[in-house]
Amino acid sequence: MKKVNIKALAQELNLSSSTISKALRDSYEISAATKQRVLEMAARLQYTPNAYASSLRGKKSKNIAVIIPEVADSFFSLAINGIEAAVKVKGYHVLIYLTHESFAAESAIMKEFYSGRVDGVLMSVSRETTDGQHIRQLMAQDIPVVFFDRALEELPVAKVLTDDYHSGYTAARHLIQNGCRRIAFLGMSETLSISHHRRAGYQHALQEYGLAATRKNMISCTADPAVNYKLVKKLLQQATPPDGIVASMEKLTTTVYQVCQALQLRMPADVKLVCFSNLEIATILQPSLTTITQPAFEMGKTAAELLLRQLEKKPVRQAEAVIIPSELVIRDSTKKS
Amino acid sequence: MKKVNIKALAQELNLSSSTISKALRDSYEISAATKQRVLEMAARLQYTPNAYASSLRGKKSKNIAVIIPEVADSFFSLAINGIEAAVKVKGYHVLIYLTHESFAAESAIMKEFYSGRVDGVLMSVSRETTDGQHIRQLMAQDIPVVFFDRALEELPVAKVLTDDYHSGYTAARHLIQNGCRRIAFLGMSETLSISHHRRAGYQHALQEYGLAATRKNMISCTADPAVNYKLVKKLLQQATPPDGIVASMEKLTTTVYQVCQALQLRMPADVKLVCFSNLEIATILQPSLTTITQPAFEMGKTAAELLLRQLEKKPVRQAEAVIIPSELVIRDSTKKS
DNA sequence: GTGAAAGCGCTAACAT
DNA sequence: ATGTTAGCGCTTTCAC
Repeated sequence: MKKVNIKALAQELNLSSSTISKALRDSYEISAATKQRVLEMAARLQYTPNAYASSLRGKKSKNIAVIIPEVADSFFSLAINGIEAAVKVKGYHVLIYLTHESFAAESAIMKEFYSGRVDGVLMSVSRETTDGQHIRQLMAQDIPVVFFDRALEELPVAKVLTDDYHSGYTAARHLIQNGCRRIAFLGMSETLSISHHRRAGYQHALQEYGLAATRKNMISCTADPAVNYKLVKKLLQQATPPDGIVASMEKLTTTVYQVCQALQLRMPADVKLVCFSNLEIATILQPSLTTITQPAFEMGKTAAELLLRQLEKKPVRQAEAVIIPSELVIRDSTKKS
Repeated sequence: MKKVNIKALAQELNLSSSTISKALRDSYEISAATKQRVLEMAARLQYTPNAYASSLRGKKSKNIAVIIPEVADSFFSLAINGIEAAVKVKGYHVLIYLTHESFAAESAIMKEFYSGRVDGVLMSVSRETTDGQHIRQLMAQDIPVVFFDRALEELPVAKVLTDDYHSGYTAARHLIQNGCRRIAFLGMSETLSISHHRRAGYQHALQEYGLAATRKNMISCTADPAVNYKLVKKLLQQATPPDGIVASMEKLTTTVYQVCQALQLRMPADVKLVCFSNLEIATILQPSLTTITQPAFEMGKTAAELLLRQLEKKPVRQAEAVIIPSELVIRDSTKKS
């Protein structure tokens, strides 16, 4: 099929390419009649503007990047839904990049963006990321970055977060109120701000109720399920094992249930569990799982909207942080005995 | 920050831009010494080629599109992992588009690609898609398309599928061998080839064992969980309800477990269940769920590799279909009573 | 209201 | 081995 570009339209209509271009962009300089003709011809010949030519000219690609640790995770996949919803109404396109929790991968990905392939970046940092040099450098190229969920707090960048501290607090308090006295916390890497905050909230709740938060009861999990399994098993095999668990990662749900089965621990009688999770199947687990459910879709959507506003050069208070609350959904895994 | 392009490098080194360009692309025309100097200067000034300029020039964007019905689905998110793995080693970028199972959305998305934004397309069609006009048109623009999982069979396009017919057969036979006599099938839209094949395989198994596949026991599910719940409930409230179920969609797992709980049906004693699913938590359900597990990662990876080969103009037998088998993973939901 | 011309950054054909 | 030139398709002054 012959490629139809502005020049082709111009020839067909005996007009100049600049007239065509202006007509297509609905310029006030062009008469209504001509616009009409141009639009009709464009439709008839199925003209589609070449994305690269306009990008090269105008220095904007209408592409945004989404950098996340992982797609196979209900939080991130829901967040992508939100991002996509916000972005498509403005005609932007979404590029997905996975870090697999590697800082090296994250830096490498962001280096690619110097080429101008994307106009802005939405990201959730990897668990290894503690330094923001790679992000700063990108911003120095006038490519705005917005964090969602996992942020590098010291950077002066817009962030969309949930109330991690409060959620950790709420989860722990809920367990305490339902009778738990020895409550464990399963975290991710301590360097990750969200994990840190959740744990701080948890510790606050314990303290408030005069309970001890012992080293032994605070685990930092790994990326390897087998290792996590051993860690959790050891935790629950202590002489006086915990009677409640706050798990700050969705991936740990499976692990905890498996260990309980293996050790013949009854939930919620022997041990109660609250998990940070967006899993739809929480309801059908036995017992059904009490969760801290994050507003994944809204967080993605809001982050995207914030980024788009920056791209449209609307005045955005730099470094604003939007907090969207999570929700404690009480089910049977924390039922009072 | 000043933007450093080829011209800037040329000035800095007192060379012409074409020499720079050639040196960067390691052309045989350029002396080793010059290459050296250029590379060093490029590194020092942090030169990054402008992606649009090369795309405009070379008519290739190094972008590929992935069109899927949904991300929040373990099959598709794992497939994306596979795609990403295959694509990043070749320096390609991944654009994600969601159809939300809408044919209109799917067509609209593909229209966008006339702009040359992507070099090729990987797709799983929506459940509404029966006509391939939009895909044909895109291919007419020399943008290759590869299907994975959900294909439009009549199109002469490379496809990466799993053995749906055989899996449906295997699932049903497994139920029969474990004592089921009245086996229901929960399908998606009948227009979807994969659903159709799975059901055909199921019917074949029943026939082989002299069992009836009644209309009442074959349900076509919807996109609305509430509706599905009612359909499944009705199915299981029949006078002589099924004693086995083959569910061809991951989303139905939750529904079936919920209905069983509500109706106080014991699994596997009263009814046994096999589900097409990649859910990691299948193991911790009560009872643990027997699944047909699809090779999601491999399918994504293979499809991407097929596409890349076409983009590199390697000779590809057009319209080849690669079949990667699924696996029956036997757990407790089908245990013999 | 319309058109001519320059240029975004890069590359490839064609000199030298 | 290096340089000159033209052009990918589009937009934007600036002229008419």
